Amino acid sequence: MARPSLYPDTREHILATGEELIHGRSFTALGLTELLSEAGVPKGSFYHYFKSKEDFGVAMLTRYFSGYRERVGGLLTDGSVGNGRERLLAYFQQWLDNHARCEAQSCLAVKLAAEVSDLSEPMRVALDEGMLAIVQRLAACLREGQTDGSIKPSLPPDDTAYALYSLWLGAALMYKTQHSLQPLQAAMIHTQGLLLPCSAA
Amino acid sequence: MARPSLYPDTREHILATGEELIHGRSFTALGLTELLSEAGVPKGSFYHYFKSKEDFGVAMLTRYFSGYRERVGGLLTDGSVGNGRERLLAYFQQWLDNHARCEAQSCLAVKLAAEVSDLSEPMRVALDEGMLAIVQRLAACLREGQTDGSIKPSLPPDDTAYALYSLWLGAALMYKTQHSLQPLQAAMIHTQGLLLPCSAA
DNA sequence: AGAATAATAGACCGATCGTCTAGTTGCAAG
DNA sequence: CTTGCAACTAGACGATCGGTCTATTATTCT
Repeated sequence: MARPSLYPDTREHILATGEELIHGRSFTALGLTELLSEAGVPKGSFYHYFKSKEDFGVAMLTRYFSGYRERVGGLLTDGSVGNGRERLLAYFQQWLDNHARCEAQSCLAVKLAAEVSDLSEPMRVALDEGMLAIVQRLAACLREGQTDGSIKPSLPPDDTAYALYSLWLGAALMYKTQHSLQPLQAAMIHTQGLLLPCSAA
Repeated sequence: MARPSLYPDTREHILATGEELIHGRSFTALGLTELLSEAGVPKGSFYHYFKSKEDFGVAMLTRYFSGYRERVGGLLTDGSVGNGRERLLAYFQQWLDNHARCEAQSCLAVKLAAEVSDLSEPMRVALDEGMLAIVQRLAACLREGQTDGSIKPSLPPDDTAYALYSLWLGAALMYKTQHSLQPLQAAMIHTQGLLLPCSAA
């Protein structure tokens, strides 16, 4: 081919650096200069790999959700440990643990959704698709739980999946403003109550 | 005194304009030049009324939440129409209706929480206080509902208030990415299910 | 060896950012 | 009518923004 890359995969390295930095500032406030100096990549390279900052943003979101599905999607998949109910609870427990462990970390959906939806249509779509996939995974897991008898069949799976995901998105958002686990713990208590059999069919 | 103001209250006028504009862009992306030209206020005046953009941001948030409490807090207050359960449902129904009516409108908490929490500590605090006040109002309303018998007493009021508010925050966030009422409608269905008596004490 | 090309390098562009200071304006007291 | 002074404003400031451009470097294929 040609000249060797600075890194095994420079494009990937820029995206990873962006994902790290974005937790601390908004997408608009994340300057290319800062991003590239942090990544140790010259500016000329950026526009070799991305046609614009927006294009970079889309790629970062796509990459993030793809990685998220790999890391966390397995937890929810049928055939993994436990029944449907246990898998859902494990998923949300991990969500809580992530925040308890490291303060800065938060999911990109929470961090960027509000800003990016108004800023860039392509980025909005990338976000939407990524989030929708999670909701669908949750809905599937709810159905599996209803089949295996661990989740009461009266819950509408799709609406409940939306509600659960919304609940945890909002709790993560409040965690950011409050710097306290209380919203997330309340979400966990509520989730446990919802997924517990309630005698009502 | 001295020279008369351009508007009866120029500072207030700038804040109101900011609140309008912020729905369409992030706080970082909202430039002072744009804000002031939209408001019809000369640029030089800005630092007469605010000591910095951050100071303006804090004032905008404080003003917003103060107005929000006036407009919407009454709906939740004891002594208003209906029992506790009906008042809560009316509050969230209005939340849904607001989104159904006008696409652009969304609450400032949803729009700014993620961005501002990392950007500015004073703005984060303003946001936190405003949101906390709403959660406390919800919790009070839950307690009132438990007293008047319209809400089942097994629900922990504080955690449930957090969960309800998180749920609707998250649903509003997803509304922004999805451009669809589905998340909000799912939140409403879930809320109705939660506030319905369930025989389980 | 030489052509082709992928990637790096960073100076540079106009626009816009938030901020600041020097200045003008208009009313009130003398 | 003047002067004092606070309220307000005009516009410049340096920094930084996203983006472009030309040049150079290192590699592979012919």
